[in-house]
Amino acid sequence: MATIQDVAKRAGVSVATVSRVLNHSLSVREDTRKKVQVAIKDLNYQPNLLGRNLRRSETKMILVLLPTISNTFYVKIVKGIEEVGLRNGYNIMLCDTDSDKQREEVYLDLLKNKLIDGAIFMATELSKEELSEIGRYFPMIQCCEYKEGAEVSYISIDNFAAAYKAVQHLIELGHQRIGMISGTNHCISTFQREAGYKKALEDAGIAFDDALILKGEYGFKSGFRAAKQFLHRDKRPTAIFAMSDMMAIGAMKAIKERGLQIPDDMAVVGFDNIRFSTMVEPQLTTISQPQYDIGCIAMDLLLKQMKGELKEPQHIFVEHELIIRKSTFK
Amino acid sequence: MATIQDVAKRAGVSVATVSRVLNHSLSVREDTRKKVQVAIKDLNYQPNLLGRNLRRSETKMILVLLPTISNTFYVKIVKGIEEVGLRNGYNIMLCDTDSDKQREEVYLDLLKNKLIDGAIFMATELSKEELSEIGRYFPMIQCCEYKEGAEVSYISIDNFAAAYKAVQHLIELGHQRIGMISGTNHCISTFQREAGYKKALEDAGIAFDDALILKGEYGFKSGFRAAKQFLHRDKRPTAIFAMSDMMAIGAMKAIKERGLQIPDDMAVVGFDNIRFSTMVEPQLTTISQPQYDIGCIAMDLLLKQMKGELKEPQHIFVEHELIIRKSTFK
DNA sequence: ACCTCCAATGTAACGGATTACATGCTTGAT
DNA sequence: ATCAAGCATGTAATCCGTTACATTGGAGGT
Repeated sequence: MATIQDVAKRAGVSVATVSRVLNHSLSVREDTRKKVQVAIKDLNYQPNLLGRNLRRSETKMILVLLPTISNTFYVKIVKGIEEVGLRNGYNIMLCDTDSDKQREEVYLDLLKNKLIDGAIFMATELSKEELSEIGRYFPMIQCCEYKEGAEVSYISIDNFAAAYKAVQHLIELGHQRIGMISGTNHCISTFQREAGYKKALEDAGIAFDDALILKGEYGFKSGFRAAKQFLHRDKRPTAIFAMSDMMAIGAMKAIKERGLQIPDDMAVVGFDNIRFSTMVEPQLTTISQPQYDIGCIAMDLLLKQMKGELKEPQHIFVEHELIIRKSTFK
Repeated sequence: MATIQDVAKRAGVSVATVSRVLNHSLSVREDTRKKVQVAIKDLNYQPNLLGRNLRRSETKMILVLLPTISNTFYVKIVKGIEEVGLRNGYNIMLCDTDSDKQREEVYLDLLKNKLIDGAIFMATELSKEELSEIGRYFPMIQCCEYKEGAEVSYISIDNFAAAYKAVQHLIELGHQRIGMISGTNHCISTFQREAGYKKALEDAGIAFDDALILKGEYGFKSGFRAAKQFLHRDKRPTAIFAMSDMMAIGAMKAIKERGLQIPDDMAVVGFDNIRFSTMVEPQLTTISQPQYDIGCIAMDLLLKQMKGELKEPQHIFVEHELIIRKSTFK
């Protein structure tokens, strides 16, 4: 592999001049530039970015940490991040942490070791103290999930309000016994959505019943199982609000297998508006998040932070939307 | 940020000794090692890997290029790649190329610029000449999709045999008019699967009918549309073989909307055995690939190539399996 | 006491680029 | 003709580790 030295020698100039040509510096005479470009082509020269990165102390690489790549919810967020990142000259790399703290730390070392310029967390197993500590020295943003109290910027929807709106919708349709399929994780979204659920009931004068909250792992099977439990009860709920579309779709399967009609016998609401939510029968009422925008804003925040334009951690909330489909209302 | 110099000064040793401690070199006296470790802790020192990478001319990073991250088919392959990669001290980064050649080239520059040590392509828009050219200088592997004739190793299933088996299964069930929902792309798998389909018909003495092959984009909508077209015909097929589970599921929706029964009125076979294929009603007959193993083998190959143990490009085929479910057979 | 040898450690070159500063040359003013 | 200014280019320091080679000091042999 040719180095900048080789190019300089071949073009009969100094390495500084070659570097100037490479970096589009202004003060290079046209014929010199030509000579250099010819030499570059002749030698099939590719700059070794390890050298440049060392000197500049930046890599123009951004890491996006995903708890899992199997959740299609992240797809559009990543697209948004990529859009803004690439437009600003950054390469976006994704990492699958598998919600494993060790894995997360391996990838975070890349940040600490300066191999990447910044990171966006879609969810993290780190404590708020650990996050604050790293966030003090390295650019990072939390996206969708976040740790309250960590001194790291985040962007998210208002999960409390979203859950409130979904439950309110069910109440308006006349439902009084509304089952919730919540999450076993300790994410803030889970906590806030449960709070929104409770508040909506309270505001409607419906007594809260602990037995109407079951927990799942956000996947199809969890939803299926939880719904089955609800269905076995004497006084089964007439509606189910699941914390993810996947769980909602699982629940729908259980309901249909039982020979019941959706939404007549039991209404179902999901969360996330994944593509599949329109592919099932009946189509699923759900909460939609502006994922693409969320991605764009997360990357914007990160860019600002890397430029040092963020003095204080920012907390941004974006709008959500209740999308009413046939699973609650004909 | 502390540098190795700072650590050396604080520990009262030379940078070489610090480096030896960092790299677990043998010839460091125990008490010296202790001193250095104390200094490292005191200064909260993290080696700046840009320096190391420049010197060693390696980054221990591997890139996996995905045409899209929304296809859950890749999930387990990535898990396999990660398993083997992490175990060997490599960080795995995923990139979403969006099947865009330009995007692909941006990420490939990272390889050319030595920012990553090797790459695994899940699919590429590059020509076989371009692949061969890059493959001559940089470690890379093709996984699942590949370009015939490119001098780059690959691992895949035998798509011809898999399609043959699926169609044979339908024929054995008595189907004579079998529609195929193929792909508009120019991937080798598409070509080979069409060939397998034709050969199975031929071997069964069924005349090939060009009108029974429609093309789609591998997504739900394509399958839905293609199936609709089939359903409108006077002599509609009695079975559909789709090149992806997503298309098969889309087709199932169209069939059900038409009021027809699966598999009685129309049988459906998919490809990939994604998780959703068991979540639909009826569950989908499909071709299963050992995705996890494929990922492991791909990474193994890459490791060998990076070590220079591969003289010739390798072509590896792994077993597939026809999984018979209710969408073809009660 | 002297020499050899080896383990432990230090010194400095090196990897490939960027860039502050130095230098030389051209140009235009006087 | 002389000089200042300014542009184009070159020189060399620098980024931060790694590592070949040099050096030191102590143990063991005679």
